[in-house]
Amino acid sequence: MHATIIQEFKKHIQLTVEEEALITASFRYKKVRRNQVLVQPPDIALYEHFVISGCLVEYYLDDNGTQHTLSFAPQGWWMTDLRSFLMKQESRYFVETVEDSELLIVTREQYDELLRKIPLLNNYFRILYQNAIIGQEERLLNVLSTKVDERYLRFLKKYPQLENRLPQYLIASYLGVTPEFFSRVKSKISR
Amino acid sequence: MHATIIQEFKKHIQLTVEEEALITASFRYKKVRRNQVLVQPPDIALYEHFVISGCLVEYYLDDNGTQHTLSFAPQGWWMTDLRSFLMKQESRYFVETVEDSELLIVTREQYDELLRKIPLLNNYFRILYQNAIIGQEERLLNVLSTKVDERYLRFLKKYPQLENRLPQYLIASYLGVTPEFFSRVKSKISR
DNA sequence: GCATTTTCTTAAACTAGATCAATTTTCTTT
DNA sequence: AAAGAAAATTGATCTAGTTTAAGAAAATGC
Repeated sequence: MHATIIQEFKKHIQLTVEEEALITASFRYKKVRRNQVLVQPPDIALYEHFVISGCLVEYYLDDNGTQHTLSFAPQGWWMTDLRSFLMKQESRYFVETVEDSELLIVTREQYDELLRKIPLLNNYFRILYQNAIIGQEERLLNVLSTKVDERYLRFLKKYPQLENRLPQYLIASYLGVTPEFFSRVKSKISR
Repeated sequence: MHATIIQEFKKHIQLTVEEEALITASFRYKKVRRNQVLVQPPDIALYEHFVISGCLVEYYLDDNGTQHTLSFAPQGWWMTDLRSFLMKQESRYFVETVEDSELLIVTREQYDELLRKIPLLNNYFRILYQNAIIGQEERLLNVLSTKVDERYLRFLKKYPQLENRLPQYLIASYLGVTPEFFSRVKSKISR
């Protein structure tokens, strides 16, 4: 059950058997069915979620009720409202399951304790966050510099697995356009 | 000269005198006048830059020759083409001075060695990158969910010092609009 | 201090994408 | 399998932001 997350850590750092046991003991397994809210603003995000299977989405709900998708977390990804989780401030972003999902979750206290007991984890998370920054820069740039049709094609290339698992309005929201306009873009592209 | 960067590290971690000396020895002081290119695609980004004074900008130049600003780095900030610096791949973003600037720079080898010799630095950089992610999420959200006038007002609030130090076309590029349109927005707001 | 380049402004025509509204298709639930 | 709800399509109209162009203002170099 915890094998995937141990594998994930081992991508970047080495772990002793004791450390693996400690990690296993700290992460709680949680099975959640689709469309469940995991973080609901303004509640404080209590957990960092690691996705074993399924998919999560993080989005902002603006004053008009429009949903703006920040990111998706398929298998092997982490997700939470990071600012809320780390600083124990009110969350601003929803986190939800878009499919039945299996998660490993950890509280802030457990997270701190793990970093204290296994200092190498700082190394793992440093690298994880570095990569997240690089990915985010690219995403921002896409929004700033390209039209929707181009953005959609890049999305398809980057997440070929996700295309058929996500409702279309969520992809539209991720690309930063209305479902109506996205529908037109798709039909134009397919012709 | 290296006092600022030591102070910066000490915001998040403790350092011994020896460690401070090691850091001082690893970062090279560099004075650069304005409008100098520090990273030029597709050259590999050789340094991570810490800004003592002045200001840097990171931007992407698209195929039409349009400049898309990803971020600014005033005093106390770090900047480089992170992907290029870390993975030794071809850079994609320009890094330039927008003012005469004083920098402390470190090569990839020195950076790795520092992290090896002072493991706590992993902790510092983990926190630094966490905060960068939180900031970037916010920026992405602004672009996705608000109109330019609103974005501009938020920019003013967030970087009151920068407003008068940057040419207007750079701010426009940061906000994701043309200089022409930005000029209109400004005059509309001031009335 | 004058000339040249760069930046900023204003205006008119244009386009990517939004909004509103109605219809069809697909997914859920029983 | 039927009914209801949610998601996707299509069309008409509207708007935020672009493009092109030309002139005015600032900044820079000599």
